Amino acid sequence: MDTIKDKEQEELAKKIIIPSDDTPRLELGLEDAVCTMDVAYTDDCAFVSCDIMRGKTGEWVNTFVTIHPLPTTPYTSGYFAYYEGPLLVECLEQLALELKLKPALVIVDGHGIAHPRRFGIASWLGLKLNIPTIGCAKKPLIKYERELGTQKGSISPMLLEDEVVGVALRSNTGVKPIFISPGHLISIENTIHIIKKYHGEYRIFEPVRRADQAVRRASKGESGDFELIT
DNA sequence: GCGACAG
DNA sequence: ATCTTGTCGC
Repeated sequence: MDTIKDKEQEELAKKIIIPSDDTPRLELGLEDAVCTMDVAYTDDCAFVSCDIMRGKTGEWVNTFVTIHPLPTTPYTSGYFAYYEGPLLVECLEQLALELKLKPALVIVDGHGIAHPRRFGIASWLGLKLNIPTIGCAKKPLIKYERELGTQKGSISPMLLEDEVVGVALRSNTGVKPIFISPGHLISIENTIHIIKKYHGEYRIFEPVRRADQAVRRASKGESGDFELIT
């Protein structure tokens, strides 16, 4: 527990904007980049990946990987953004500078508002950069309705004070669910729609799998379907 | 008190 | 997150 950071998260959470489900969905054109990010760590540095796909079609464009110093703040559950958030920002700033990349939407490996203080790393990043973000995690941080349908596509709400802040999604028949929630500037409905649309055939959201494999291989000095930015 | 705890 | 081989199943 960290009362100082708790207060900060609670204050910043007030600035988060989550449109209601009946508002129009995010319009993603052919030129709009949907970025999915992940990080891998070695003993002396961090590798950050930014997988890019065309918003309209979901077609994979490229996956970039940048290298950074290790975080100075230790990882603590509930305060993940303080640890990994700055790395995501550094990577995006570098790609903006060198590739003129401007994400229309960023999806991160972690939570959005489905967080004890409604301020997971996706919300932190969205507020910091003022862009729509979504959190896509493998484990829940708050309670959710356990009676989840066993079929692919089934969802059950993640609640916080009787309010739906995200959903547990059975991303494939017979597998454990994944947990998705909006981070900033996107509705719950739109979040579910986008994740389902681009999900793929495995438990883990396909773009996250690509981003994960890219940083994993890059951190081992291996090559793959990614471009290392130095 | 004990265990669990995004990545 | 990371340290790590083979093995069971679709």
